[in-house]
Amino acid sequence: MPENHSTASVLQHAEQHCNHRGTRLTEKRRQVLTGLIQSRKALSAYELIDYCRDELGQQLPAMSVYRILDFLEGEDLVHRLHLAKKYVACSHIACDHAHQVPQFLICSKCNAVDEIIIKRSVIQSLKNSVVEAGYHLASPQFEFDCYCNDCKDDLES
Amino acid sequence: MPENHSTASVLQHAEQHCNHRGTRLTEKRRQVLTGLIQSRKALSAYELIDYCRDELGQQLPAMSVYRILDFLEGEDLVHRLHLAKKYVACSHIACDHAHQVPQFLICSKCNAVDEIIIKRSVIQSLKNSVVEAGYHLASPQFEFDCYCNDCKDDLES
DNA sequence: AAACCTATGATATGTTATAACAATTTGAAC
DNA sequence: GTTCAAATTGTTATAACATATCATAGGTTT
Repeated sequence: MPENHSTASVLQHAEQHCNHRGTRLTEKRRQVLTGLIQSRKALSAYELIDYCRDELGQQLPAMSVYRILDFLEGEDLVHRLHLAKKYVACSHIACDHAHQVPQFLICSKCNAVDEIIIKRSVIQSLKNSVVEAGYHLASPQFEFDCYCNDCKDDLES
Repeated sequence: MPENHSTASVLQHAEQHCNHRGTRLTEKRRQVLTGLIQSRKALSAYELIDYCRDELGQQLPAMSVYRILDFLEGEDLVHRLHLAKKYVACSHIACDHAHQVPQFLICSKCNAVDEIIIKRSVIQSLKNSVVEAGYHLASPQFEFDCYCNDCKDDLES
């Protein structure tokens, strides 16, 4: 993780963010966000349900978690990783202004997720190529199908 | 589509390709591939089942289609688009030698899929960034979450 | 309190994908 | 051509991920 803020501090920022936008960070929403922050990794919706139940004592139906994840994603507090089918807390909720956009590396063997920063110029060239094709990037945040170091080794055996 | 070969010609190349590799392009596999080629777009596995039934008179159980798609992907005759959860026929089965690797743009609203070529140098910089992070790209073929021109307009309303 | 909006619950179902085992087809060896 | 083994396909069940729909609860506003 590039930066390391306490859960409490991140939640406080999240709360302020919602107030600013006229939305509400309800108890359940806070719990779901807390689960993602505390677990310190990407979780599937159902893993998150388990985490909230086991670690936070918060029992939530799947439907609610999906709705809450939608909400949190809309507030840019959570990112949905389509390739991994998982969700992660945005790693810079508690930062005051934007940095370079993180990109996600997802191991297609074991589904490990890592976040890296790619040079702005590289991202810009990529964007240009897409725009030339008449499309527009939905998000400046990409997901790359990778092998992590562990799984790469397994491939050779 | 960058190039336009007849279905028959593509199938013939696919057959040769399999013979070369000591694998077999069976009737069902040929039908599934035909479905993807003729539909001229990316289809989900279940859409492909419908297409084969309705257009080719070939009824196939889901399990078989998934297996056949795995096979065809292994032969590089078909690409699996993880983001769109769809499958497309490789657009250069009938070409004699490799070109630049195509990248896929997937509209996250309507799931339209387009194929573009991105400059090799850009891809190379991207690869370098990933390797620096200790990962390795599983495929030089990326999928970008985009809005196509039609859906981009809808967003403004 | 009534009307209202937002959030959540409950239930059902849809969609994508894989597991496990059985049946069949194919090709090769004899 | 019979036999055998491997490859292919069928069948059934189930897992994992996700959304639709309608009901209910809980505050706000009037």
